[in-house]
Amino acid sequence: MPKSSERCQEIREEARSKILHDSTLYFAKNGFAGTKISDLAKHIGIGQGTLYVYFKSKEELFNEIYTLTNNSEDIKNLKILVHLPISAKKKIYKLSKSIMTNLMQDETYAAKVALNTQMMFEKKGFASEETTYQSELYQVTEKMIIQGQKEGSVVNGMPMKLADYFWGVVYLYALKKLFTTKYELISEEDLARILLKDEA
Amino acid sequence: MPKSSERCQEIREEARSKILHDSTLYFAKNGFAGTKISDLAKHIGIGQGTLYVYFKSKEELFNEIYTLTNNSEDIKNLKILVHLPISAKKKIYKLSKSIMTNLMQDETYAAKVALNTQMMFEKKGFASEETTYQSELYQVTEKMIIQGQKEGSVVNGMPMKLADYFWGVVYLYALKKLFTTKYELISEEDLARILLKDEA
Amino acid sequence: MPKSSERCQEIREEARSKILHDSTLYFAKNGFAGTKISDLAKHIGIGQGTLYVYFKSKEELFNEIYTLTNNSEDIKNLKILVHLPISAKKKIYKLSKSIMTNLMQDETYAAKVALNTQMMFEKKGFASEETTYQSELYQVTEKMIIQGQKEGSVVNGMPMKLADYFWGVVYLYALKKLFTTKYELISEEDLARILLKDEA
Amino acid sequence: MPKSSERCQEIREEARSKILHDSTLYFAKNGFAGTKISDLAKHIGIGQGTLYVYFKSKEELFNEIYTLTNNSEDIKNLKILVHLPISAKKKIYKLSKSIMTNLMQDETYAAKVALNTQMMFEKKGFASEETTYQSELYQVTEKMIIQGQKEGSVVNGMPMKLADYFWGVVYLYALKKLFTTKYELISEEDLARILLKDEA
DNA sequence: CATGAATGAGTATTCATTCAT
DNA sequence: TATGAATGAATACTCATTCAT
Repeated sequence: MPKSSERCQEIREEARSKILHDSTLYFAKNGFAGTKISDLAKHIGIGQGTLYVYFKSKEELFNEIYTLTNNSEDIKNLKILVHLPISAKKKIYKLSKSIMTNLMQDETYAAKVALNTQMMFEKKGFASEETTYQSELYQVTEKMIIQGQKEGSVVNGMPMKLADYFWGVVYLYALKKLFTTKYELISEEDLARILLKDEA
Repeated sequence: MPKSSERCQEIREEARSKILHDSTLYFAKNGFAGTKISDLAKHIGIGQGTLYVYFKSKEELFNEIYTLTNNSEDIKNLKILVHLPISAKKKIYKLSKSIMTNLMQDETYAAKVALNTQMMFEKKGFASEETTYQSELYQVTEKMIIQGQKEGSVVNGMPMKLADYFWGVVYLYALKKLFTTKYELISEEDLARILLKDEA
Repeated sequence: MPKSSERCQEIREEARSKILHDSTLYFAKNGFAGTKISDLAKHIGIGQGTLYVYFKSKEELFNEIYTLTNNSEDIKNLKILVHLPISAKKKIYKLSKSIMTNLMQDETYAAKVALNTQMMFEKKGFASEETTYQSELYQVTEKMIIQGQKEGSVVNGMPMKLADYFWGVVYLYALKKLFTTKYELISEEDLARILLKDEA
Repeated sequence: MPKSSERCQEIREEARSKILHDSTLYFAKNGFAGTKISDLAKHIGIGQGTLYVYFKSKEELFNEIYTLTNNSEDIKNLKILVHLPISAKKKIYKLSKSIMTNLMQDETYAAKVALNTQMMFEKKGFASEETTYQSELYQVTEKMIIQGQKEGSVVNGMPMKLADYFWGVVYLYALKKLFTTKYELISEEDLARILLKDEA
């Protein structure tokens, strides 16, 4: 009697994913307070009520989006990257290439970066403990930097501060991707050069 | 009556200033949509109604704040700076010093920088006309960069793109000033070095 | 097709009955406004949509339930009771016994009593016409009381007021049956004694 | 600068009281689920928003009403009554008189009785512990009954069951007061006679 | 027929703004 | 002028009903 049960579950999962995906961009562009459920639903192309079938509240939807930005493939790939038996310089080039490629091709990636960074600025302590995106991404980057400084390819300075700066710039260009069309993004080489010494 | 009339005006002006000053910080931290009049009034330490004695609406208050960030002393000083008969390198050092000093000492300055940059990202076209902070500041900075490139002290690249990047980093640390306490800001030298070639 | 047609009708009737039966209890406990279709369906053990296969709307379902409480066997039996050639005292004992037995054994009976009485309190005039449960039951009871007063077995007082009081008490214990487990119901003798004079 | 501070508090208290008072009747007549905030506000004669100045939610308002029905003067008076050095018969007459007088004159009193009794029937355990209205009122009444049975003026039976029945009848007439106009209430003598033996 | 996902009209709640004091 | 209580338009959320499968 049920509607085919498996297919049902499938449909639900698809709808849920679509909502999460489309909301990410919308929240990143408009902020939490600036996002009206009615507009969001229209933007996604569903009824207002449908949102509440899948999420208890605007806040739950937002939190889930935030959580997702941390569990994404990107992070996992980065974790793998840091453990590869290659030079820090190569790692940083790969990292920069990966970031800029994603940023160029995928607005949602930009949205995730923007949301994540903004979250680190929020008071309400979503990311209050050091167990979040910040630590994850920043620590992985810090390790690359430390390796690079040993290898002599990375500029001097406190590794964490450099990582912080590096990701700050990524945030900057994520915002540009989201909000402007005027300026082209910087090249992956320019991004990498933030950490790497100029080649003599 | 006539005697106290001036004093009255004075008091009005003071109250108005206080509201503008305190609101700047609050808007920068919470955004326009995220700012409730009730919270804002509490934060300033006045009644909700009082806000409406001085400003017609939330939007008017916000616009006024935005306008003020453009007419501030800082900008004027920068305009003067660009016309001084000194090397671009010195100008850039002075600019960086001025920015970082303000950023360190004055949260409201950070708030102004943040608001201004955010405004450039907004759709609503507050800054759509090229007569705004962006153009002003960016053009002044662009001129310095062009001068510096001629003098050989500034790195290569499109001047406007460099200016854009320079102010992007300033924005980044303005946000850090507003939202975190953890990381120290970068030094004025580090900021200047974004534009300047490393000294051999 | 023609062969299964009957069976089909039969199944339909069964399903319909189950919905009516289970809903009666649910409405009685939660009221019309307090009953959500989603909860009701879950309680019955069917899908929400299924309800609408059998009933046009929540209101139609409710009305049907209300109507059914009037056409039930109980009423018919009571109408027969009043015309039996026995003493009012015996009739009242039989009535009381019938009521209390039903009340004890059948929660749905309690639900019917509760719903009916509540309906008399509603403004919306379901029971506005005097062609309803109230009049039916009350008039039958009134007749018994009048007969009993003639026979000297029933206490003095306005017959309709006594009937009203009698059924009020039944309503009271219907509620207890529906909502509590603590107190035992009164005995059928106690119920009968509301109308009957104490035996000297 | 504040509006006169005391007067302000006063106004708030008055408004709050008015809302509580007027809502009691409305909730008693329509039930919690059947009460719309928009209608309730209209009925009270205030804006919808005003309700939320004084109460966080519909539920909080309802709970407060319920709490108030327990702390009312009536209960306190009854507690005093039970300790007076008079016969149980007199106490029961006084009790009945007090109840019926209130019921006749004050619809809000009827509303309180109705709400309280209904609450005892609710699942959600507002009154789950025996520390509520039920216990309070019922225990006081039980004591009178026990005293009366010793004195020989009160009918036989489990005292708590009798108290339960007595208040059930009060509930019944509270409902009549709230919802009908047809039948006059029973007299205070009739109410007292529920507990008292017929005088020989 | 039976289902439960989707929907929007309806309801609860918030918040910028007004206004009497 | 300064206030905060009052307000309703705007916004979040719910729920009876529909409909594709």
